[in-house]
Amino acid sequence: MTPEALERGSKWLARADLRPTRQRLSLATLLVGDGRDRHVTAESLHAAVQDAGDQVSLATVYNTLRAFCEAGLMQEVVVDGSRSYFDTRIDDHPHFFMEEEGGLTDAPKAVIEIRDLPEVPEGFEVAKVDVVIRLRRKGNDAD
Amino acid sequence: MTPEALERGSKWLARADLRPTRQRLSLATLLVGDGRDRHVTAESLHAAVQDAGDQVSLATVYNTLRAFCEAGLMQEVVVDGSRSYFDTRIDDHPHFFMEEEGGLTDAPKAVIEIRDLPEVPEGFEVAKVDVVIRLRRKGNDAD
DNA sequence: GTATATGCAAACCGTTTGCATGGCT
DNA sequence: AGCCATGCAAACGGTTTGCATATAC
Repeated sequence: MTPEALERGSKWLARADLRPTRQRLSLATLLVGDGRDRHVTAESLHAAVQDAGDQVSLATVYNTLRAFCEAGLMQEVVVDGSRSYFDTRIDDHPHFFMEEEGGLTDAPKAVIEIRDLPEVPEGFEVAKVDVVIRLRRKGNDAD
Repeated sequence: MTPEALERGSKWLARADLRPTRQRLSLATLLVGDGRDRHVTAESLHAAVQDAGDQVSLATVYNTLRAFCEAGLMQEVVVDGSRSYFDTRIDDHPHFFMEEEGGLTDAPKAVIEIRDLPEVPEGFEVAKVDVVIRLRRKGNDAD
């Protein structure tokens, strides 16, 4: 955990007026420390924390991820009924999902063109458009 | 449950070589009896069965929905981390999802144009593209 | 000092499973 | 008769919560 990474994590928290506790700093640093976007599950982030030599309880990881989402620092991505994924990139963009290994990555935004959205049911408006491109290993003809 | 509805349900099961048990017929009839596409959760289908005056255990509803999916009669749609949705329409098409009331409906297919899918990670191919248009009530500026 | 964050373990809830019973062919 | 489907209740797994303790401000 370099000083710059810590600095990034710290500023990220400050931006959302979240108190920089040890646990939040640890998670924030892992999430945005190198400036790259990250996709995690509560479990994977918890494991990453341990690998980094820190200790944060799993419950706190869950609560903190939820707090980060509510603060607008992250967004939840629904790709799998049995796990929640969280993305540090918060704009509306498509995802690649590798079902077999549970991996989630950003897809190039230009790939998908949403022309317009007519016929939205009366009284409703579009909140968000989720695009998930499910991938499988080549040659895996199963399914 | 009209005779035609029962007939439809029955043929639907036969198409997948699934034994026409009382429970399966009941579920199949509710799902495809009127020829319209349907989106259900295990719970909602279980409730519908009871409303129709039949009795099918919740476990059987779960198992049967899974069997219908494996047989290619339905497909699962992932829109909500806490619930599984099942769709009788099995082609690749976008969905409208009303988060607040948990409602899921088909969106007109032409709405979204997927130009092409370059940059798919090495060794993978596209299995499926899920598009979920999340709707909110108009005027509900929250979030 | 006060409000808020954390940790633990227990609760939670949708879903799955083991096993005994019952039904389809 | 044999195999498969069903039902029940218990197990399961990811997530949330209640409450006591610790920390930021």
